[in-house]
Amino acid sequence: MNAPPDLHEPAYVKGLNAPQREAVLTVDGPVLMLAGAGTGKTAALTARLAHIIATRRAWPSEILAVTFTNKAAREMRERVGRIIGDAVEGMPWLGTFHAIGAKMLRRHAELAGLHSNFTILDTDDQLRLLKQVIQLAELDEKRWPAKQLAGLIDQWKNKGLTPADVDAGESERFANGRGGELYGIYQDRLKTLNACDFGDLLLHMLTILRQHRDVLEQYQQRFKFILVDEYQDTNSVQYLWLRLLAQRHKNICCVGDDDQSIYSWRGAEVANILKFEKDFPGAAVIRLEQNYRSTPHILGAASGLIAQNAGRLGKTLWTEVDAGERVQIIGVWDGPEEARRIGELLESHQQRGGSLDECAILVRAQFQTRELEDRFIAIGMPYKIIGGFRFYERAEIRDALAYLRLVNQPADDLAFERIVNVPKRGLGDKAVAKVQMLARAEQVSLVTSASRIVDTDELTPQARRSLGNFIADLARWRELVRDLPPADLVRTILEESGYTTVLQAEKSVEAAGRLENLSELARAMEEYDTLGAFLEHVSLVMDNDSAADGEKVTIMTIHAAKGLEFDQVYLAGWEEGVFPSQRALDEGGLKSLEEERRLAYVAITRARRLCTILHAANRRIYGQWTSSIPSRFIAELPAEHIVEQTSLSGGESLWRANWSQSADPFAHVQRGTGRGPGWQRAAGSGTYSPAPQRLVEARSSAVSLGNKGRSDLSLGQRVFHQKFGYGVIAEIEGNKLEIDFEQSGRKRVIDSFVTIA
DNA sequence: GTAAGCTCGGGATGT
DNA sequence: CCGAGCTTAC
Repeated sequence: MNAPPDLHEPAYVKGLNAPQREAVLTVDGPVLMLAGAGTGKTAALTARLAHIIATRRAWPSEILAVTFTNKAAREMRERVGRIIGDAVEGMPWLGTFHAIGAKMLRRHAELAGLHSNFTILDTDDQLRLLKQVIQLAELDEKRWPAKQLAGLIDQWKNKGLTPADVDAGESERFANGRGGELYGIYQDRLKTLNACDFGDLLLHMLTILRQHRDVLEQYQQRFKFILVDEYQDTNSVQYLWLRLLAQRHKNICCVGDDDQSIYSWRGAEVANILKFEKDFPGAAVIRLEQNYRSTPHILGAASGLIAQNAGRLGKTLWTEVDAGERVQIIGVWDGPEEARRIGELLESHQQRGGSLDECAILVRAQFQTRELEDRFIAIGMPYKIIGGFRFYERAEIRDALAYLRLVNQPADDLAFERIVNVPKRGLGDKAVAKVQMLARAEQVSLVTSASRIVDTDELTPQARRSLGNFIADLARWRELVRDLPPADLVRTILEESGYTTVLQAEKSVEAAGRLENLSELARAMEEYDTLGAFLEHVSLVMDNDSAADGEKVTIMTIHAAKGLEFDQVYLAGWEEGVFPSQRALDEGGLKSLEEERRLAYVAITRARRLCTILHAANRRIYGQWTSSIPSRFIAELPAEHIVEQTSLSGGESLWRANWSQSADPFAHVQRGTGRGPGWQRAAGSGTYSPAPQRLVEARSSAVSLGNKGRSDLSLGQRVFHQKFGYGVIAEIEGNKLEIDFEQSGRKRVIDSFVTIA
């Protein structure tokens, strides 16, 4: 299909091939764009957006464009901006599913029982909350771990199930059938906390769209065009969402590649892409198959491999390039040798003047990075590992964010719990338990409860003073929110709370790194005008592009490499049990194996010029030496596209040899002890200075005024208090009592702490 | 409240 | 085998 050259064709279709043009110009009605790896999908996609806008089919604000990752969203915004200019600023509905979900939900929060300033919980908060739920249900946390429940709730939410939709069978999956009940309790707790987890951003919105016709119609009307990237990764809620929203105009364009569906374990349904034509009758299906990335041998190897999968929509990648190396297969003796070989190959690449930035080592599982790291440290090969600990997961960042959240939203109990005693201010378990007890008794937030309790004698004098200071600090910071830019606010808070002081006093490498991370956080906040905007960003955006100083080879998992490309790609550990993984082989059957194969396909197609696959005959797994056979995926690569090599010390004949595994044959191999760049930070220049003494006296807080007291208490009545024993009520002021205790004299306490004697 | 000792598990990850 | 997370002992 060679489109006749149109002299008046707009600039944005110049340089596109025929199918790409078709994908750009077919704007009315549903479109499924099947875009193979490296086929110029993003170019087609952005041109399509430009076309819709240029032909006045819709205003930028009438287009819904969703991606999965923030990175993809950012990229799209940038590239669309390059074509349509500032109009991209008027695209409020370009973003990730979750960002768009959050945006909609803030507008309709009350329909989900929330306020529009709700907090988005991170996984850590979610787990702590679930732990509480499990405890309150009097279940054994050991037997029923919060993590497992979190996983289940996540699955349910991905499927679009609210607690009411969880049937007995599903419920059976946790705590002998109490799964659904606990899910319900968790949702109630979230509501009282005015909080949401990630799944809720989509599920609440789906529920609202289903139950409120007016809201649904409003969005159906607005979104004249819908565009979805990486459609093969959508889960059920996302699918249901899109189907509802697209019902009116039916201008939905989904872009994806069924062969690159590698996230079923996280709820993605390949079926969504496979049944697109059924869901949207009359859909145009456009295939992008011309590859602009890899050599024919790399494409041939990848295509031959993926052809082994059944139930594909089917695409054949081709390229105009005709030169290139075959895919290299290297068999080695063991893991350490594999690392050594890769190191040597990288060194010779460098010697030929190549850059390490063009190289990547892709592994199936994170544990494989260990050996590579050890070796690279030993030979001084610069590397970076992608994944693992992320910025936002670090304790100090989460602490800082908890302070900000609490200032932003006083009802954020999880944030309160996190930092009430961080840095240590003598508010231990007993003090916090009192605050929690009161909060529960009076149905108020922990901050409110805390400010009430400091007006009484419930706590020990120093806990009382300390808590009073903390509450006063919070109130003061809250005053600053309006006047201070968020970056300055966080600096102030970290300083005044004593957080930085404590870290400075601790003269360790870790502490120096933490301080650095915190100033990085403050720096990142410079871009935001309001605290709310920053928190919204941070709860949705989890990535942290650390500055790239100097050339480095990249080590990462195949999953992390999806969407990326490198000149040279090294694929380590292609052995049965590693890749395909043992779990995939044991469970999940053919479906699992096919997903592993797709993963292998993704891995190979990351390479532009050179792809090298390695396998070892022996590998130490969990401290145990095990011999292994080459991955079946190697055998599935067409012979004409590969070349097999034998290493000096090992070789293909060796993996058949049945060696004694009793001794560690490589015990002498030197192994590095380093931990990677993150741990190699220069020692910080922390100077010692004691934490400033807070001298502000606890004062009555405004929050505690106007509380209704209990109606069952009256002057002169005899009551009992856990700590002070028996006494007689001498005065009543709202919910606060003055009591003359028999043992401890006159004290001020809150009524919910006493019982009638 | 911290440090040593013990148990358990060990796929991939983004929002 | 190694690390995380929790318990027990100071």
